[in-house]
Amino acid sequence: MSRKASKARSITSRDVAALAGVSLMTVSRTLRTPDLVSPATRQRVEMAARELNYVPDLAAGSLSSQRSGHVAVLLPSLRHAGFLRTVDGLSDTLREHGYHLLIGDCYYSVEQQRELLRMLLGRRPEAIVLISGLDSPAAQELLERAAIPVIETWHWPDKPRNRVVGFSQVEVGRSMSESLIAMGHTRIGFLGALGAFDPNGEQRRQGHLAALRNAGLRDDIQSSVGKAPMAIEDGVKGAAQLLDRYPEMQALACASDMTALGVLHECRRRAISVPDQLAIAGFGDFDFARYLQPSLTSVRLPSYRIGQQAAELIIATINGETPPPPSHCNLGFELIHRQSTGHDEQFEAYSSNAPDALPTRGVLPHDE
Amino acid sequence: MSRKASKARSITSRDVAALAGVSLMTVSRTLRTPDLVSPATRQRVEMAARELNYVPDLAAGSLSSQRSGHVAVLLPSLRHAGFLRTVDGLSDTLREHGYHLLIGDCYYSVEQQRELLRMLLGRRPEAIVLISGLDSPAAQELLERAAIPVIETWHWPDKPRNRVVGFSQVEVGRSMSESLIAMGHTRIGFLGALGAFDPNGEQRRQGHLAALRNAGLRDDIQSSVGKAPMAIEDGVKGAAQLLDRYPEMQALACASDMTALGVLHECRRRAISVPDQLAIAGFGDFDFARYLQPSLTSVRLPSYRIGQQAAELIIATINGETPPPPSHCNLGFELIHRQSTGHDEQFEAYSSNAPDALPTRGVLPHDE
DNA sequence: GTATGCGATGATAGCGTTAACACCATTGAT
DNA sequence: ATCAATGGTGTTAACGCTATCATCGCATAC
Repeated sequence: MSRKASKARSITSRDVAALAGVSLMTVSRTLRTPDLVSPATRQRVEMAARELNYVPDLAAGSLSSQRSGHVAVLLPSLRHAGFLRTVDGLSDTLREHGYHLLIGDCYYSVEQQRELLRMLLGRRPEAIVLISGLDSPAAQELLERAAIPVIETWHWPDKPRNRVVGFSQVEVGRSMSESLIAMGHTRIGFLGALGAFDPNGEQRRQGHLAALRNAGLRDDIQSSVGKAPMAIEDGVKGAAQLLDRYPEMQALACASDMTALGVLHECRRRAISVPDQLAIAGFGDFDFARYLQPSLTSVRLPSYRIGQQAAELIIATINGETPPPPSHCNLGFELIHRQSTGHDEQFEAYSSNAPDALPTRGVLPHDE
Repeated sequence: MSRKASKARSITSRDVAALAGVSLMTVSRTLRTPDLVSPATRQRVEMAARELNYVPDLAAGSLSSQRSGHVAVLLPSLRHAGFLRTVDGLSDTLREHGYHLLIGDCYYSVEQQRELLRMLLGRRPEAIVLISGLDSPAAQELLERAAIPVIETWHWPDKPRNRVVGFSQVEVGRSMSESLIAMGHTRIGFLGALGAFDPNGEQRRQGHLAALRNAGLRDDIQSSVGKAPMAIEDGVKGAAQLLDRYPEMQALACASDMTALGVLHECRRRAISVPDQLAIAGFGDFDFARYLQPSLTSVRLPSYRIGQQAAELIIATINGETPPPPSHCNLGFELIHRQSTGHDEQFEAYSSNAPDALPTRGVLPHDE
């Protein structure tokens, strides 16, 4: 029953120094730059540290060294599977280089975004990654004053302020609809969060519209239900709306696989056969897409790679290896054709660096 | 083209103080305890702060005040939808009370868990939440020495070391299988990550086995494929194995909805009808579960509430309102019966505080 | 008019760490 | 023998903030 009820002050390097019989600095050196310490002393300090279960106070370290050792990421939602993978890519790569990731999830709210940004900057990150753009001018200004490297991802602005890693949202929208047109469909709809706050979805819609106009097809079949991130139920409602209003619709491009799943559901309820009566395409190639009945045509995104690439750029910048000119880093994407548009599984890769090159085609490798 | 190329030192409270013509302390007070500052001064300081885009250095603040203002959470995977919701619950509730959440994702790796814990403790969190247990004794010791409140979630140990928030994993496994037995099935299998590292899954399996034994049924139909977190493909492979080996199997309880989806897929491939030839149950009630074909029987968990509740306990503890005796906080769970076990959608709630009470039954509210 | 209290502000001393430099042996070169 | 170079260690002064106490008016009480 030995319970130390004392308000335990935590162990500091001073305690370790005392136990090892050395100075504070030697403790710090042993942990940070062991090579500068003689083997004998080093061992003594290490033992003392282990003995006391010493955990250095990182805040104090950051303050003193003026290097926080972390990178912040600001994103609209962790629920979004793609963003989550980007976070994984960031986290993994940064960890390898000794950096830690601070995650700021602003739940698709502009106000929270600004406040969260302040909080993140308060931790003095050495760089910041934006997933999907920064929306308030106030936030923009905060970021500029912070004077740290900024990498934008997922968002694909025409003229980038900072370095950008991702893929062209417009091109995704365009190529998917071109693909549907090539299948012979002429009355093609789009289901996304139209009015709502989702610049990426809007860009894909623009691509979609461009494809229809280029082919001289009508472009009025759209619906806006819900807001980003689109949930399954939004797909159900959107599908209901579109099917009521445009019974002639032959194909439908959706804002995400979630939405598409809702559409599939509604089609089943109405006994509308997919893909015979309606072809359906999603976006994001979620885990479940290929296992649905029918399996879902979608767009596979380089989500993890985006994070990895962003982290690599950051490390390079911090190490001063790269000049920081704003630039696009296009990682491309793949259309995955499946049963919901009447195909066996096969992909069509829109590569990164050759926007005008013909897409590569092939059968999907069975190990995803 | 005015570019400040200078290695910009960031704005400190000193700069704000100078601009506002007051002392450092007044700046600090204005931001932290505005009531103690006269309205005139306050306004002057606030204007100066805004003018300079001042963002206080939180590390310095923490160091000085000895209160970091954050809480850490250590979890096995952010990919797990339930854990993610718990994180949301934590984050939301803590934010309301002015705390921030540090997320540590250890990817189901014991080594990473220990290292990550060190790193988190290095930021001197005022409390720590464990999602799904702590696995190495070294980590246990670190935690004890840290002398901060610890809340365990999801994990449901028999004799808790700390406060625990969640639900009984054993009971989930037991009641699901009892439910399958009540439907008349006698040859019931279990598909989870058996050998692998997943104490929660193991507890559910124990509950499942208990149910079978109580009913005098055989309990040998199991398979272990993959490891936590179980992916869809693991479900496919596991189903293949079980169907080959136990063609007489009538019902199958799965480790997660992901796994169950894989099983559904394999059944479709083999033209095995669900639920007529095989009843299938998942775990977690993922978003897609009710929209599958057939819709998937599953277990709905209080994922968000777990986070919320844990955060509330933490706040209370920090404020010294509650004595910290180890205790269980059981939030219960619900069985959601759907087509994959031959039902229309309806639920069966296993409530929190009355383990022996009969479960509540009803029709699922259409708004989830 | 002195005492008392209070509201507003400032001065000072840390918080736990590391950067920078100082110091002291020891070594090797001359 | 003398000097410089070197490796190992300690000393000091920050880093940017806040806790604490001191100070200074000014109002109210007797």
